[in-house]
Amino acid sequence: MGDQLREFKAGIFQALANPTRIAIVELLRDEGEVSVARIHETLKIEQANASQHLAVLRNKSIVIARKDGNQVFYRLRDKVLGQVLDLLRKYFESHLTEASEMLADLKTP
Amino acid sequence: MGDQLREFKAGIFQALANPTRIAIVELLRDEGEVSVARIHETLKIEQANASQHLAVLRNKSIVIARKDGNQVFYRLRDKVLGQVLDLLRKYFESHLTEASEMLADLKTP
DNA sequence: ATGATATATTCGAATCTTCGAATACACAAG
DNA sequence: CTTGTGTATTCGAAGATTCGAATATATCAT
Repeated sequence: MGDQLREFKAGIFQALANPTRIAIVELLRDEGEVSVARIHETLKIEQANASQHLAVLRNKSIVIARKDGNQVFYRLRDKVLGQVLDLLRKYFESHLTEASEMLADLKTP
Repeated sequence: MGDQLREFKAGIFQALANPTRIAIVELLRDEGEVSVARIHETLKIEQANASQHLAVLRNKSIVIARKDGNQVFYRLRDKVLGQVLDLLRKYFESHLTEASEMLADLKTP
């Protein structure tokens, strides 16, 4: 049971382990319900790519789709995930110095 | 700046997107400071594998190492990450029905 | 110094992820 | 039914991750 819970958590983290998907989740957190068109225009990514990322989030039930005629609107299933992102922002800020070093290291390989 | 923050978050999620690493983080959350030996014995993984996973967590500064003679003791750098795991456990429980369906689907490919 | 113990690193194969390109599907308008 | 618009899926290449095996390093004990 602990194992299954860890698999579950790892799956959620995996789904969030991508900057574009984080941007999607943040957009949904901030705007509520958003169409795919708005998502890929706002984030400046290909439509197909947006759909792929949304599929990942959908498969983990992080996100819920609602069809309205032609378009599909997505929303977060649970605001807990928005809270997780907020926690991480605080974490980032409270270790800002080291965090920015980390980022600098990332950018100079 | 929003971009960098998202990269940072994605990096953290990436590091946590693995059941073994989650088990390590939970062990550190529960026991405080733990040697590598205790980690790989408790989790029943190879010593080298434990070191590899610890390296991933170290590179993201999720974990801090302290050398004491022969051995190395690890601890969580910030309890925020324990809190994130707790949030996800609640999330899991509050959607238990669907979550267990998800797991069942995972197991029957 | 030698050997033993604890931890870390490197390597390679298998597997998974990511993106754009192409294509498919669903619905609406005419 | 045809055309257009919005969304989803499939495919393949490039890159990343994962594991165990082998090896390296560091420290302790003799």
